[in-house]
Amino acid sequence: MQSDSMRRSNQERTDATRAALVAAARRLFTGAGYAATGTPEIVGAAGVTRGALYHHFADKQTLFRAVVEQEAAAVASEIERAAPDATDAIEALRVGGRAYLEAMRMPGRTRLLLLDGPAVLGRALMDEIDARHGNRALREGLTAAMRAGSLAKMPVGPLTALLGAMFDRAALAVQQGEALDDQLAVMDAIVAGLARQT
Amino acid sequence: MQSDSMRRSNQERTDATRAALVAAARRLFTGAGYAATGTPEIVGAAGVTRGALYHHFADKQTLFRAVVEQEAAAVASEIERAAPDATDAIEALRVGGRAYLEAMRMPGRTRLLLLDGPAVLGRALMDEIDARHGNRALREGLTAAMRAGSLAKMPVGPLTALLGAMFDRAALAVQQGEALDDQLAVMDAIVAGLARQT
DNA sequence: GCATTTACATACAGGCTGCATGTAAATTCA
DNA sequence: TGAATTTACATGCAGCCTGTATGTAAATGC
Repeated sequence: MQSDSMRRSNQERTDATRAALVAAARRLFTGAGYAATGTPEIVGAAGVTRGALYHHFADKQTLFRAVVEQEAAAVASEIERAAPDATDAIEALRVGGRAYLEAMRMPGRTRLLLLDGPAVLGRALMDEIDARHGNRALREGLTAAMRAGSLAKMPVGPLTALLGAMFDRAALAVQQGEALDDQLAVMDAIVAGLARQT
Repeated sequence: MQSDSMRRSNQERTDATRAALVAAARRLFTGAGYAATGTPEIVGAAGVTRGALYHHFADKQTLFRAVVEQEAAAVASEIERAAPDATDAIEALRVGGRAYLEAMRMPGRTRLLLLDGPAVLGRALMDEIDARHGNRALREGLTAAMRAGSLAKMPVGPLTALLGAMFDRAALAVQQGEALDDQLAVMDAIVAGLARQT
């Protein structure tokens, strides 16, 4: 009878509970920050108990990691949607950079990914996450530009990290009320400087 | 009698207790991080009680702020000691940058100033602290270079923030085992690129 | 159809933060 | 110079939070 409405496989239950927890945690972490958000509040918002949380996640930090991972993937997807991979390499960097700053305007994202993330998970883990999502496009763009000869040759790893750090800082500045275009103008000047010394 | 050894003015007592607390907190915060360090541990290392801590500081966060302030001032002083203000502007930037990276090798400083600081105190407060200590020399150097015509003209505020972010990220990379000179090489290329487009 | 595993709910222990209260020493003031 | 007041702490308490241990019902494997 109600086997359709009541009966749920373990896989479905797990997926639903985990999704509810991550969604609630995302809302609270982006709103108040990691330290100010307690697990009782999270499970309350998700409509489950703390038992469910600690069954699916090792600890609060692991749940946070899942949220960061999801949000980093979302940012990367927004960038790729806006990036026309057809244009020339330098232009692609500019377009991708703007798309990144736009994506980071989503409330709380800078706090989650740029402040709490590194402090809670550490730089090494954030680097690994970034390499899979955020900075991946940047790295590929830089490699392509260098191969095309439109960018001076230098170690790609450090360059990606340093340019990525500038974009992060620009996103934080925009968050604090600075004009997005002012940040982009300086960024463009720096990239142009690198392009000039082929 | 023992009025010399026992008798202490309130000013002296306050100074001694505050200094002991800040010193102990600095050691523990740089070693284990802000979240993993409890106030009982801090006061134990300082040889006082929690009552003394909460008499002199509003809360744990305010004590942390005092530590950050002290450490930022120490970094700035190390840079100024190494910076020969006589040389030309671009060269001063290079020398100052290297001095910054060297100063940030002190164990735990990157964690305190670049990870925990922004997360605990927020970017706005860290910006204000940086403006008084760390980034002040950088800003002045950039302004001088632009006035001397050896650097393309652009808004100094954003440029300082973005270049400062790159230096911070380089310091973190060095902390993670990357070669200091590799980071400096990329930084130099970027500064050189800016210098070229006068 | 039974044994085992999974997905939770509930209860508990330990630790930590901030505050309230108490006390002795230092400072102020008459 | 002696009393009143303020300062510099020490101690104890209340509330909250995290992680874990234990119990239970549903799902899965055999």
